[in-house]
Amino acid sequence: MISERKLQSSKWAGWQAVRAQSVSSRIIEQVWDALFRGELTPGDRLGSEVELAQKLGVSRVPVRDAFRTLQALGIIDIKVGAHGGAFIAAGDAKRFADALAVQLKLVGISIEEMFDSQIAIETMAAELAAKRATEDDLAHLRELVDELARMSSKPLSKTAAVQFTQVSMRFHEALVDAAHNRALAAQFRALRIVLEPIYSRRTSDAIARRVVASHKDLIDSIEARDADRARTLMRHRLEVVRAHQLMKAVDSPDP
Amino acid sequence: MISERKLQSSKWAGWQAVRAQSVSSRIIEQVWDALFRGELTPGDRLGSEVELAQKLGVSRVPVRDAFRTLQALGIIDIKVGAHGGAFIAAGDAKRFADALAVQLKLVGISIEEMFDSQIAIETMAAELAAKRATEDDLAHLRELVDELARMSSKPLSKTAAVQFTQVSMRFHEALVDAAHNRALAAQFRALRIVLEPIYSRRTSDAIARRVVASHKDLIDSIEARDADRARTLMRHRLEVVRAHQLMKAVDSPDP
DNA sequence: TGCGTCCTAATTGTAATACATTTATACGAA
DNA sequence: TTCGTATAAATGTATTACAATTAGGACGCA
Repeated sequence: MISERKLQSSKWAGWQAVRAQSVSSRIIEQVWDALFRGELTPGDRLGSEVELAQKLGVSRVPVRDAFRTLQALGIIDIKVGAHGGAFIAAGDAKRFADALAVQLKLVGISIEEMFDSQIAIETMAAELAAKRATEDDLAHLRELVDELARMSSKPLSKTAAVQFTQVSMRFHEALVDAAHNRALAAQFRALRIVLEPIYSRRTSDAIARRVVASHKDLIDSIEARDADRARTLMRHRLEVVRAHQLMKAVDSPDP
Repeated sequence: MISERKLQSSKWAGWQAVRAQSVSSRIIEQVWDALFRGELTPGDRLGSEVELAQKLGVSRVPVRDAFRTLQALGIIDIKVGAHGGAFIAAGDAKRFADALAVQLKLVGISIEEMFDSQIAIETMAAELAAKRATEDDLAHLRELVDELARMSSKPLSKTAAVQFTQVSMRFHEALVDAAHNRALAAQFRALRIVLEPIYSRRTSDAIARRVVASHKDLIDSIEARDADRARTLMRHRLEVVRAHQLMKAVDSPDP
């Protein structure tokens, strides 16, 4: 998206003097670079369209164009009304999850690629969870597994089978959160958005029991702070899911 | 980004009649929905700003706003000149990488989180490379390692030390590409955008030799199709880098 | 006929102005 | 004090105009 970056060592001085290329792309580039140089942090005000236009000696149009682009990239929020204008946005995982969804739709990445990527993320998450999970994290995980165990103790009705899948997904989320790594969590959520429609909605009784057993083992290993075992268990679990999904097994279990 | 989606079962009929909210956001929503309903595929022409404006009974401005947003999202390409206008774009993994990088930057993720995430991605990439690397992939990797070996055979000058770091980064890129997984590749590039400014620019002689040895081992394991060993080697390598960087060792080696 | 050049029309990029709409803040009235 | 209202700042949209870019056809030349 943005390529050449000249030094311009000054902090806020490099903002006027927009030269070649298109004006709007220059503005975008400058904001982008300033963000990654750490000169801009969430909440900072860039100014209004008119302010920036005057400062750069251009009309509202290219500034507006740049604002729309930066807004779409999730870099700025735009507020209407008095004391409005462009502000550096706070991070929002959903934004790049959307971006991922778009690209996957356009490129047509294979399911297999997605699964392998998911395995990479979640096995590391399991390992880190074993190292860093707090008592609260563990309690939350146990709670979810108990709920799954209760559900699987009797034959699953149609609605219960759907609910089981959802709770199981919540378990995976909780586990990733227990790893206390927001980069992993962000990537996990992005992958999930794309993979979710692929996973089957309902879980069969037999698989449900396997899932519960597997999750219980996982919690045990985390509780024992056995990172290697946690990673291995998660890996095996996901390989099974992967195999099921890739042969289009309709009764596939837990995402 | 886009929320409510009403049915409007017709294919191209729902395009006029833009009502409440902001006009531009309605346009964005319609294109977004059409894309995910499969009514738009890469290469399709949306029309020019004027065409759409007339069709929707609005001015060029909101249509232009929508185009900028859709362009930033990677959904459309805009061509200038005769027979130009907006076209549904082909996918581009770099866009997702940019989006992820932005969010990681905005959320303010710690270096440690980034490293662990990188380890997750690259260890899986090494493993997959051992399974799926082609002869071309291996040749490319060998080429890069040979270059590194040549450079490290004599003491590194200041500029050579910088160059060594760059070539080493190219090696990591080549390895991820050899895994033939675009989802992993996109995530790798995203992390790299954020991590690159952190890594030291120059590599010391002692470390350079260690890096070359490590990379050679890695290639050997890939050539032997030993996925476990490839993963383990990559893991150890990155753990070393991680430790170096976290104690702010200025002579840190290869990203 | 074949090929290269120029021209033309379509289209985005930018400018300038105007007005409607939204919103934070200050001021004023009860 | 509290509530409402006026005001000003800012985006959203409309209109018109022109510069810059570009694809494709027309034209001319061999």
